[in-house]
Amino acid sequence: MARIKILEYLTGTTDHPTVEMIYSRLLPEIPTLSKTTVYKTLELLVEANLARLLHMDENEARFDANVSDHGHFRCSRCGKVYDFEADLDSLETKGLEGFAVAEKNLIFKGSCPRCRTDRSGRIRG
Amino acid sequence: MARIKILEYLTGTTDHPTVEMIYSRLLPEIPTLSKTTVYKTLELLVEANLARLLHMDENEARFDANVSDHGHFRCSRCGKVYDFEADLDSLETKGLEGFAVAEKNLIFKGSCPRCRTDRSGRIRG
DNA sequence: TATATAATTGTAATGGTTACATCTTGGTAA
DNA sequence: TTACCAAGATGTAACCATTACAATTATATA
Repeated sequence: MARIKILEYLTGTTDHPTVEMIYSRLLPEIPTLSKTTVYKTLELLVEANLARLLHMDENEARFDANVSDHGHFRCSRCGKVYDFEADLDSLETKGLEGFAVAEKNLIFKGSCPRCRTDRSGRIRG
Repeated sequence: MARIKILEYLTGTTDHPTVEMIYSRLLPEIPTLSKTTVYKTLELLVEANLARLLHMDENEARFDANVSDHGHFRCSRCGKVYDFEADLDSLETKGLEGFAVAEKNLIFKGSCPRCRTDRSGRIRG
């Protein structure tokens, strides 16, 4: 039950939520939900390749149900994480001869359009 | 003193060491060294753009004195982190119109040449 | 219904990191 | 030299995301 709700929520958002976000979001719906369940479920989803685990430069992990290869942009001011497309297949690399690449991660940082024009936001690093 | 030794060690290695690695490596040389100093110094180095903070899919941060844009490959079996060259400037992206990109991070995962031919290694995720 | 297995929960421990107060070092001026 | 100040370094304790573990609840199958 919790398992299905978590997957549903994850596939229905592009927010790249943290465990805390998922937990507090689903708590009203599932009052018995525990954080341990959220952790455990996400671990299973990642193993089953139904979700991707993202380590941005934060102390909290994020999760993404979009399993296809794409880039992530994290706004240093508002902290929001955006998806973007990147042609990683045709990226030229040197020094990976003999390596077996299983997963590619592309992370950009900077300021998102909203924060670039908004001077009022607090800088969150 | 500690500050200089830490920077020297970092610039002289391609191991992408963790705080623990730096600490235990320099302890014989600086018996009074504390981990707090290592943390603090690395924070300063990153702010001064003399080092880069790397968040691989681990629970420990890694540090790299190579500040230029390049990719990082982490072997899922032995845990070692390798550098590789990648032409990030000519990478085609879509969906970043209006974004100000300040930093680019490219992280690959898989098996390194040594681990691919070595069946004895323990899998470390 | 009974029973086995999977799913969920709660508590406590783990471990990297940070806050904070203290102590030491190095340089500068009188 | 001595006094003094600021930067550098240290140690302890707190913080917090995550994990381990044991116990409880739900689900399915015979």
